[in-house]
Amino acid sequence: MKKRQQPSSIDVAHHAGVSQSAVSRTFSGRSVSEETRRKVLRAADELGYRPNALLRVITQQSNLIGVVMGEITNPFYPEVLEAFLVALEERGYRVMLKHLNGAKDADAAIEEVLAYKVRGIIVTSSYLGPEIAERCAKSDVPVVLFNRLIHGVDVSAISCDNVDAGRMVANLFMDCGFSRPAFISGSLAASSNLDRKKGFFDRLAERGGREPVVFGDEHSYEVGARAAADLLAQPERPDCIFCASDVLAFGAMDTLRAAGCLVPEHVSIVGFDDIPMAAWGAFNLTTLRQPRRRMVKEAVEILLSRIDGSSAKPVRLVPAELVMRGTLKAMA
Amino acid sequence: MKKRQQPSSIDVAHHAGVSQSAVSRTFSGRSVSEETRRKVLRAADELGYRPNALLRVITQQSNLIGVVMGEITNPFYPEVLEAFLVALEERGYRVMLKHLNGAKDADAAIEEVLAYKVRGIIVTSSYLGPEIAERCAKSDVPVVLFNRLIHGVDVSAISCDNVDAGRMVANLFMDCGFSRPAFISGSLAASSNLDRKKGFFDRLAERGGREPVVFGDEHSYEVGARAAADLLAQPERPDCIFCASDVLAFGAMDTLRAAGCLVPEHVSIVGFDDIPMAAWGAFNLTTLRQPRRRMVKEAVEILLSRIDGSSAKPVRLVPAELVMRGTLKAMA
DNA sequence: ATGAAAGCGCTAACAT
DNA sequence: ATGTTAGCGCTTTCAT
Repeated sequence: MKKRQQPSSIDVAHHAGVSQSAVSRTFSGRSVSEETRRKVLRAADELGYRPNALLRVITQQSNLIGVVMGEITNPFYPEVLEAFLVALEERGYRVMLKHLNGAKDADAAIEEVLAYKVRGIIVTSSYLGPEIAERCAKSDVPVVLFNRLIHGVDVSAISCDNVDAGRMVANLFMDCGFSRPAFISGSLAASSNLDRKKGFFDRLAERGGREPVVFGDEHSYEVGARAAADLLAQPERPDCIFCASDVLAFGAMDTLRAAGCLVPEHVSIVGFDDIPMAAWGAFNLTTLRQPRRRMVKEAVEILLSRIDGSSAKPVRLVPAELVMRGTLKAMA
Repeated sequence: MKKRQQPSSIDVAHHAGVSQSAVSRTFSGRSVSEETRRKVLRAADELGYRPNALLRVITQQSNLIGVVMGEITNPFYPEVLEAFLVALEERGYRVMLKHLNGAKDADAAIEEVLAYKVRGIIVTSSYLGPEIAERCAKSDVPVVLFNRLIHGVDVSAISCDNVDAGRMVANLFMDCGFSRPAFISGSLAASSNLDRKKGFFDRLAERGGREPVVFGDEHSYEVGARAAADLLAQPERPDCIFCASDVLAFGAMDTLRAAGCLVPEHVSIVGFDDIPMAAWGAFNLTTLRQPRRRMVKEAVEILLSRIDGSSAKPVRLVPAELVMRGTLKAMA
């Protein structure tokens, strides 16, 4: 005799000799006599009963949040994911995590998550096309874009002020008196990279700097390494490199150093993100910190306020912070 | 006039002028005339209807898998998490991700996940007490432990063969003729670290080596750095260090190098995990690879076979693989 | 405080 | 092929 099936509240009711509603009330913490509660809990324990949390989706509202995330293995994102999990769980939400492979299945992923009647969605993929954003905007469930701006579409978003950050780096390089800038980029399909590039290039131009050479296409160590190799092959070596992410910078630094090109003596490097590794002795990277705790906090706030009925769809920009470390040659 | 509420299949049925079952059939892909299907899809589109995937938990079985994960920010785990997501989603499951803060709330986390009627659970926290494992064993929903062995409890588990890996390192050190071994450990509350230590110590003893000094208590860069500092303060410096994880090794290496102690000239280092960063130029770390794709694959296989009714609760050990890189001084 | 009964959105079994 | 009906496990009236 095997008792596979999970017991229902009715089973518990019978076992305890009370009504099914008594069981329900006991577990939803409403008025029951101590007597009844005892009987119910005892029966539940004996039967191994556990109320089905998913069914709240029928009578009440779901407490699921969909988190759609690409680039999980870019060290910036585990930090972000953890922060989201903590913040969301703290407030009684549970997360359904959906992995994204580049932009291709983003559309399907959103649909998928919506099918589970999530209460809200957070999308952290940088590679989101406007069609998908459009779908998010149309959806009746609130969506917040993390680190992805889509202009002209009515979606909430939170992002670091990438344009301004790019400008900060340009100013820094000009102030240091550098004259041969380079930019190692992430994918220009992502607004974040485009914006960093834009701020960097524009400010450089404004201040009479030269237009940087640019390499790279994705946030990875390997791409950074290859870009640096390409840079070394140029007729004229750069004296300063702005990398659109810390991982890119690590790859570049390792390649440069292996080639005998000293950082920061021969070339200065500035990264982006300030992932924990940037502070490590092996890199000691000057970088622009994305205030991720704060960004996550605000993303969650926006999402929850939308869930609570607010119809505002704010787009919030938080400033990056320059973190000075050892990869920038002191000014002359 | 706002139309907040999400439409139900009944709404669609009315709108399309068909029965509710026609709607259900259309979306569950069963026999409907082309005519009906068209009408239904059209109505659904107009109303923005989407079948509620959660309700399958009532009539059928849930397709949710709970993934309970600690240490998300230890770079080993994002890789693992991604692999789990891909493998599980590929097979039609969705994942509910629960974050764990050390061991303290592991119990509650499992309970929580169980409340969502997940079909199975994967636990990747190394810090699992036997009581919780006991609860997993008792639960009617299959649980697979990843990288955590609990002896004497009837739970499925998959882990790298840590004892053997420890032995491999001991052999390596002895073969190289080293005589002053050290061990930088992760938390000894985790079976993985205990086992690595055991294999290392035992084999060293068997081959007449000296008992290693040991420092450390958690897989983080900072702990590795501190342990190395402690090691340097010892009257006699070690000539070889086995670090229970790559991040520990990175911290140790940076500290040693900063103190002028050359790796591998003065001291050889072996890490554990083979996370991508271990291959980076800055570290080029000799390490023991945990074959994570394979481990994930097997974990998923075990879980799914249990879901499919198998009552076997296998404990599988997969061998670690030595990856030789530059932090081991060539043998004399 | 408790039980009976209705209903949530869907699938499945039963009719036609 | 389609509509009708009966549940699934719960929460919520509504009585008592």
